[in-house]
Amino acid sequence: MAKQKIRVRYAPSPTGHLHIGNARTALFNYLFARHNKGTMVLRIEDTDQKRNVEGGSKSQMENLHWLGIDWDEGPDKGGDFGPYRQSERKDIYNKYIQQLIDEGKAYYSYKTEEELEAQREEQRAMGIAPHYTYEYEGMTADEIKEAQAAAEAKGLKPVVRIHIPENRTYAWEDMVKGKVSFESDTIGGDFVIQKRDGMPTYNFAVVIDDHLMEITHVLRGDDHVANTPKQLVVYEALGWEPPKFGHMTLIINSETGKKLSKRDESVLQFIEQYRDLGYLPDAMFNFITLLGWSPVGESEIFSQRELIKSFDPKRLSKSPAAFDQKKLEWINNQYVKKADRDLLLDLALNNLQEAGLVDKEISPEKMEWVRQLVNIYAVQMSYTKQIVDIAKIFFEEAPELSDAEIEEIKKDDARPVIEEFKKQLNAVPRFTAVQAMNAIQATRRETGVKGRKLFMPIRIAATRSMVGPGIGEAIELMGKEKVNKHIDLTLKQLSDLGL
RNA sequence: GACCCGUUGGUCAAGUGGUUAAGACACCGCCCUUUCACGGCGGUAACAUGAGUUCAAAUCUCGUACGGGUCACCA
Repeated sequence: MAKQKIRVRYAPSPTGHLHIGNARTALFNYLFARHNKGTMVLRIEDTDQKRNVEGGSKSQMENLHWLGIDWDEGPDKGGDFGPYRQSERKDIYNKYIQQLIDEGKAYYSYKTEEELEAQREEQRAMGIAPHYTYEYEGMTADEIKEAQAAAEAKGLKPVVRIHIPENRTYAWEDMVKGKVSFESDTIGGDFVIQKRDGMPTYNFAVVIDDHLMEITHVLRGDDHVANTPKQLVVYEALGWEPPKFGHMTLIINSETGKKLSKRDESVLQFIEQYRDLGYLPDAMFNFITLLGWSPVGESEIFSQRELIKSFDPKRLSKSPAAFDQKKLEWINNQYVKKADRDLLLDLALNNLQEAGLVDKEISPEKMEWVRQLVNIYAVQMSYTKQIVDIAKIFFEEAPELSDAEIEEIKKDDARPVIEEFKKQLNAVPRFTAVQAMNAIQATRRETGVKGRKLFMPIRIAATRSMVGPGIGEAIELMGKEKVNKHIDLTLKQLSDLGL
């Protein structure tokens, strides 16, 4: 038997920017599709008019593309199963809703939201699960018609609810969780499939679309587990075969242990924010893959190609994935070190300009200077915007010394070393990295001081920091005037300390 | 409250009945570099808990504790 062609989908609602959790859902679906040479569908779930955000779907698509995710069918690409926006599929949904009503599997409900809320409140107070109870209980067909006519006469508009069969077990073999099952009486009662505004609800539309679009596997977040039995009810009512489901665990904040909430500001959660900080798309792709999934070997750095090749949903984790900012930084640094230097320059220059450290209009000389700056800091940047902080000694007039730095220059040999170095450096024909190192050699010969005791005072006096790039490069890039100023300032500080 | 799910080092995370219980991040040490960083090597450190099944349990079963998710005319 020929293997069925795999079709998966990523179905965001356009309520805002691309969230890290949604990006992960998209990513795993993408990996699954590409690994199996299947089809990736992008569908926009915009059935809630109130929540749709202007430009939301465009922003989502842009950020997906930035991450390196593409799709074969979607609102922007077309395909044989369109339209790919739920708001344009109303006629399709209505047809099936009507069918269910005609077959007696769905019905008009006139309960108002206020009534239902009051009922739920009461149930909660009694300690039982809030649920809808059938409003026409015990009534004959004629009585139901009468009740409905009466409601209509009062000007009430109905929603459509689907009947949930009694005493049934809805179970499925979940791709990540294994067997999961729900009893039909725990689903929450007959649920709405068509809202008062005529739009279908999520749990209904998703079934119609997945079926009609011939989706074979649904990989989504754990928060959909409780929706699955509802969807199975719809599949059953329509006589359709459900796809395979896989529910990925949520991403939690490792600090709080809670689900990443959009209101939690201790973690940046939108792809765009990382993009702005100068994170690299391949690194983000790599990192997100490790959120709730683990590769076979020992390495954790993978190209997109390798990930497509090795992706296996069996390795999706059952316990929640913690978002580890430190690890992200480490991974990104791995990519930064290998990144094309022109690309890094672009990103870092932008970060420096945004921070007001470099003019928007930039001369070729200054550009070259920034290029050098980026080069010498590339190995230690986690992301390019970091350069704004770690290279600040290059932009400040007279950087302050920390306590630890002052301790260093208070040590015995510091002052003579600094003075000798100043002499040697200014005797040098050209103020280059090589010559700076030569001046340090000469200082060592003259003073007899070596190692850390030689380098640290020089580093601090010249750059006003005990950390930084290679000292030769730092001095060359900082320039003669500034280095001399720094040294004089440092010497004066020592004098003030009576040393 | 009900229903679903989870719990391995400081943090992430492999591991599906017999392992010296991987690896990564962080941390510490050593090496490299006459400094800083990068890199290399090494180290500390873990199966939530109580029963049960079994010759044998991190792995299977049940209870407890803790954590999470869901209970909409949102998706």
